[in-house]
Amino acid sequence: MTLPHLSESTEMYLKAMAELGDRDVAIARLAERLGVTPVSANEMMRRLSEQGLVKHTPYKGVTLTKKGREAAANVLRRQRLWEVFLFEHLKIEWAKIYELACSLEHATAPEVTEALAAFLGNPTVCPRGNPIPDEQGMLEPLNGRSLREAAVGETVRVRAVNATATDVLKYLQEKGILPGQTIKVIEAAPLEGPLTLLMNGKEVALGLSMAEFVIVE
Amino acid sequence: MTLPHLSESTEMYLKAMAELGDRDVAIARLAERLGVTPVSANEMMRRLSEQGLVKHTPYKGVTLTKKGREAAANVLRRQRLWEVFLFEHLKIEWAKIYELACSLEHATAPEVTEALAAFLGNPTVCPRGNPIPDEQGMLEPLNGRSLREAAVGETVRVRAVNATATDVLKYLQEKGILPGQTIKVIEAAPLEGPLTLLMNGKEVALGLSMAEFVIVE
DNA sequence: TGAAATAATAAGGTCAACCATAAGATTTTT
DNA sequence: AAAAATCTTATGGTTGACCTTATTATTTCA
Repeated sequence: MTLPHLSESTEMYLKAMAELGDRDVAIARLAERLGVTPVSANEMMRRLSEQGLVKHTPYKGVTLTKKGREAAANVLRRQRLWEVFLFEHLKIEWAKIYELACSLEHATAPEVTEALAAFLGNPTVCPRGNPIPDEQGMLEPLNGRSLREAAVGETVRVRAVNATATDVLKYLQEKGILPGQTIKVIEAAPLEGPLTLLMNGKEVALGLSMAEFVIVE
Repeated sequence: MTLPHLSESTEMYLKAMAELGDRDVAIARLAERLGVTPVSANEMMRRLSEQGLVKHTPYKGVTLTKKGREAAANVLRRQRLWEVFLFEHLKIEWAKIYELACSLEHATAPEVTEALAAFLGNPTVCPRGNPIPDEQGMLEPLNGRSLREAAVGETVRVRAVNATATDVLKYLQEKGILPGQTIKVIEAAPLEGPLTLLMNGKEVALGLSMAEFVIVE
């Protein structure tokens, strides 16, 4: 059941795919997210297909196979458990935990993962609000739409933030857009313009690309 | 003051040198410890000299420079802090913590190191009894001789175990040779033969190469 | 002191994961 | 349907950390 050992790079690709949702992902999107050239991502996808972790349909995109999905869930589990630890116990700034947990995640043996989960009390969500897959690799999907799709006048509650870039997280943190926050959408500027939100009695503007990262209910 | 970022491999070499003591180390010994060929270790030493981390005197050995010693202390700090966490909080088996902490250590940002130290209550020794360097890279030397040098009839107390290989640690763990243990040397077999030890009323045999790893006072 | 052991260097090779540039294939848009 | 955009594949290159096989230098020891 234990996988042969995936390289750090492989884990990053799998994780990125899982984070982008369980559907065909354009290789260019992956490349962008991982900060590599599309050519490199393509090469990597070839390697991952050979290992049976992904399926590539040319000109369509890549999807995780069952094996790949399990491996990705495992990576996500480690990532998010470390996020909980860094945030809850080490008191590290919310916006930084993703990046710091990411490094640790690749260095975490199964034994440590499970001991950590137990230590943390088997949490089911990370501080960004994303579900933590269980030991078997089951990941309950995060249902909810993005803040971007909320209608003007609607009041929603932030369930999760699925951004991963530290600067994006920092920006959202500064605006106070964190899981649990209640938000009323009071205006959506035309021409793909920013939203105006009412939070704790204050008005806050937020661009659509940022709003995309905010999962609400 | 922050170093440019050392590769995992570099960190392993520096750590090995620090663990072998602050004196000229034969490159062959290093190679052995790290499980690489002497030629590879030689190449690596050339690279590290170029970076000013070590000084190589041909046919004499290598020593850490001031810069190298600081970097090594930093690695050791991370390593040993993680050992404390894995042992005290995650309840991981003593013999395994070195190896598991080793992976984590390379993935630990300074920010995490310091937050971890605070979380752990700024411990000064790891579960193997080795001192934890402070944030400034000061490492109080572990004074004490090895059990190998103890005289027959002497009663000593285990201060530290400076082995790193999991199988060696496992062996010592099984024999009950852990920091704090009181040991009476009741016999030393001739021809570099094993020691016979009296521990908690029981007799235990221990080879000299193992005894070498046990630092006593 | 001369042979044996050990240490160092040289030369050439592998592997994973990246890169750039360029050419071909397919899809999308006009 | 043609042009534009996007995606894929091919080729060749880099880097770090390894490897093997030799050769040469030095030290140790009989």
